[in-house]
Amino acid sequence: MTVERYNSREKEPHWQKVWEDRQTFVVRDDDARDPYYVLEMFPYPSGRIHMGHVRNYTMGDVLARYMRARGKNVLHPMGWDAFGLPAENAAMQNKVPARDWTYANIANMKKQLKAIGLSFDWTREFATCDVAYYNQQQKLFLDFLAAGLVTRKKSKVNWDPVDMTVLANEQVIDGRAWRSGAVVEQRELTQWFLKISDFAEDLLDALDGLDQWPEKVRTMQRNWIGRSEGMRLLFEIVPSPKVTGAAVEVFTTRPDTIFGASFIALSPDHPLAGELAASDPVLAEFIAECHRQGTATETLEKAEKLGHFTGIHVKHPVKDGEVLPVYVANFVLMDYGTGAIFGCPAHDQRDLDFAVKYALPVIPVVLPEGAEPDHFVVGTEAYVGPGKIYHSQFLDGLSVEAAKKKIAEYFGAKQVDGRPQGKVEVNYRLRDWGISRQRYWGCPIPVIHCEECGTVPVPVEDLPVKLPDDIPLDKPGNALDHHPSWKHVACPNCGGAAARETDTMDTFVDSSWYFARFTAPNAANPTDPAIAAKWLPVDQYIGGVEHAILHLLYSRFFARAMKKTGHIGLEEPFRGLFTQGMVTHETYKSVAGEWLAPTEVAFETNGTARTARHISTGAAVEIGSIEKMSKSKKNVVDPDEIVATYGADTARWFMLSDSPPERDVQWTEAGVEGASRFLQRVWKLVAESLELGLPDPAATADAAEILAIRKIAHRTTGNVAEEIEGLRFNRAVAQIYELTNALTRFLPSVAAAPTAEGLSALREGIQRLIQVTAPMMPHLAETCWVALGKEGLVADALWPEVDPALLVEDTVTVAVQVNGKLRATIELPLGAPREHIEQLVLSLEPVARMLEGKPPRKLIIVPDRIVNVVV
RNA sequence: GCGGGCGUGAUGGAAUGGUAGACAUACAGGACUUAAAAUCCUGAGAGGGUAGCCUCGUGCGGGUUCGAGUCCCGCCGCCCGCACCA
Repeated sequence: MTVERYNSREKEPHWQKVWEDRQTFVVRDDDARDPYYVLEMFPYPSGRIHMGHVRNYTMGDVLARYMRARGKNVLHPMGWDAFGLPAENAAMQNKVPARDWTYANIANMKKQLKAIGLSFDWTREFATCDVAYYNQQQKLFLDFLAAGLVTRKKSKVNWDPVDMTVLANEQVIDGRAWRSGAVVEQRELTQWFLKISDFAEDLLDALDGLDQWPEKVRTMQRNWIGRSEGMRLLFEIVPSPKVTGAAVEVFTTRPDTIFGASFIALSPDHPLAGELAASDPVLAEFIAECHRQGTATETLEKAEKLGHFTGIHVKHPVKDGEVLPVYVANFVLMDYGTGAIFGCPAHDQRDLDFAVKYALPVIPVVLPEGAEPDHFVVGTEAYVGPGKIYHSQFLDGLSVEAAKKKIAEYFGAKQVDGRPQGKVEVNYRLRDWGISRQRYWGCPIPVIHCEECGTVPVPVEDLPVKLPDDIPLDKPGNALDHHPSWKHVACPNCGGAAARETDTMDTFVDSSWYFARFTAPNAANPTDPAIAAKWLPVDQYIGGVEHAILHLLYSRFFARAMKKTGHIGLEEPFRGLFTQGMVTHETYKSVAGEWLAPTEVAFETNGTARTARHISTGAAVEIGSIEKMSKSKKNVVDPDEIVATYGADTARWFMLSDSPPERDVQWTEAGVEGASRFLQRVWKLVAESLELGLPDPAATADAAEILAIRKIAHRTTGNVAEEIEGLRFNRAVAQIYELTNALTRFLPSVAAAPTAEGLSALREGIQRLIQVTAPMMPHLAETCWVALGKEGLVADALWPEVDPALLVEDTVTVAVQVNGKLRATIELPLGAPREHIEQLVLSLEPVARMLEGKPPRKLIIVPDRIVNVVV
């Protein structure tokens, strides 16, 4: 029997067209089946998909197709995160409008995604740069504004003076702009903020309920939100002509160490520091120096603790008659707590470093357990552990926790400057989300600035605020600002001359609610709350771990804000989250040290040794480390080429095999070959089974073999389902291999003795194989489905039932250990009685030999599993 | 520094506290072929023995248990995230 090879190049486009023509994956809101929402993070339209996309979307697709087979009404949409800087850069470089560049990229990537055979409902597709989408986003903004979820305030930003734009922290490398290389300046700009910090507590608490999220992501978000319990404390300023204020307010988590205080430190940005600098040129210079160093964040960890004494003092709040010096210190941050601290060098490392440098007293007030009060000394390492408070008058003898309570009561009852001196407070690291960007390729912030009326929201009936088509590209910076006419409008309030806000929104805003828009992509409002209620939350969200904090936190905030403004009815947008690993590849370097692409290199193997040389020059090539695929290292593999060579099914299968989905997967030629080989094996199996004739009444077959095949087919059906539901695709793949191997071995026996039972078991097994493989290799499965003479599409077929009777075994292999070491295995009927097992085991040769005629000291019998004889 | 994760054959990786290495890749041998490719079959953790078998083996050292890759304690190494957050 010779079987023609499966031709994916011919079959795959065919089935893609069939699915499209039949609208197989178009989902209706009024479908009676159970809804299930699978979503993969939508891509930025860079122009080409990469293997990471293939992996991400294949995983989602397997789940979506599986859930359809389970009778669910599956929403599996796709769109484009289409605003952003690359389009502006492309526009500048290639003199092509950002819009054109973006939509051309989308068209190309859509074609590429379709060639992968993904079961998306393309009727719901949108791009965030579609006017229809950002129009709704502007409505959301106005609703948030009305609900008090938006503020406008001055804030420090990284300013690139060459490109004339604000940079995100990630875009500043060693104090320089990543693109222009200019030294980044700190500038105060008035910016729009979304008040994510209003929800800090809820965003933190609700993490506990996200039990289908990776622990890692929850932990990262917890740390990012950064809750800490402490106190605000007022320190009364010793009257001085230099200052007008009466007190300095600090935040501390260690009020219990107040008796160990030896100084106060202000942030260089603290208002009091500014006030003092006005009359102190040395201090002013110090503050300026701090600002220069400010952005080189990476070097901060080694940076020396530096300070400048201001000349003023505060009264010690608990030690009568004593005062504490006030410093300005470079390590105190203005935007956390109050921008001022009290230093307790004995119990805080930074304070200790500072105290050592400026010869300030180190007063231990927490005594570790077992330490002698007279001999306990803090040297170069602060003691931050638990212990008993001492040297602290009325706190003496208390634990750290008890002392915190007592001192809180104490300061709560005292008054300074007409206020309670101390107040218990919870502080969060999470800050409000600055969304203003001085870019044009983004969603315009729908606000108008009027000299008379101030900041006026654009009336909702005037929306959308559309981006202009004729964007000037000749100048760096924000083209909306340079545009000759766009920003000049009449004030909606007074009708006078006014100007539009020219900042656009951070692109993270666009991606913070797209999952909700997919539920009603054409609704006249941001959502249709009734439909959103049907679909949300997303049952399974899949994407890269690089979005663990920002995107996923912003989306959680948006869900809350949208609930508050009546757009959706829930707070957590994603019930299940899965973060998949990256796609990696070997790297190659020429002798000259240049990176080489995999296609430029040829390999030779000699036993296990593997060498490489350059294809065109023949020169030796160094095989380097395995890295994430990246253009700079040239270790990328183009999905189009893989699809053209091997087909989408092979690429999909390989992406799912071997590596657990949350870990990195290494793309290798050998691996793809293996996947391709498997696909051909399945096809061959199906084709050969079809060549078998009618049953031969004279034939006799091995009934046990037939039963075994039926059992493995049913078991595989159940196991693959379980593995897919748990997103353990690699294990599902292994199960499918086992079934395939079993069927491949079974086929010749059936061919030799074609009984009716044998043929039926083979056909059933093969049909099951096709169905469990279908979510992963859908084109092959459809082809086989037709070949097997089945009606309709396998994509519409329900997952096969499992006969529970076929899952139980009547015999089991029981392991026999002596002293915990395997010595033998025995075949036993299921549920064999203990006495029978005991007798049998003790008579086994290896057991008897070890026992040397003595009775066993102990005999552990775990029925149907294991026996352990303790000698 | 803090937090999270991970260490298993040549490689990717399996393994509800119960037969370590499923499944795949690479490799070796064989069949088919004039030959190669493809395909099929077989072998294989390491070491020892003609063989039945034996010894060792999941980063290292302890512990709990009849039994530990799995649980506990202490190290070592790698990866990721955050990082002067008072």
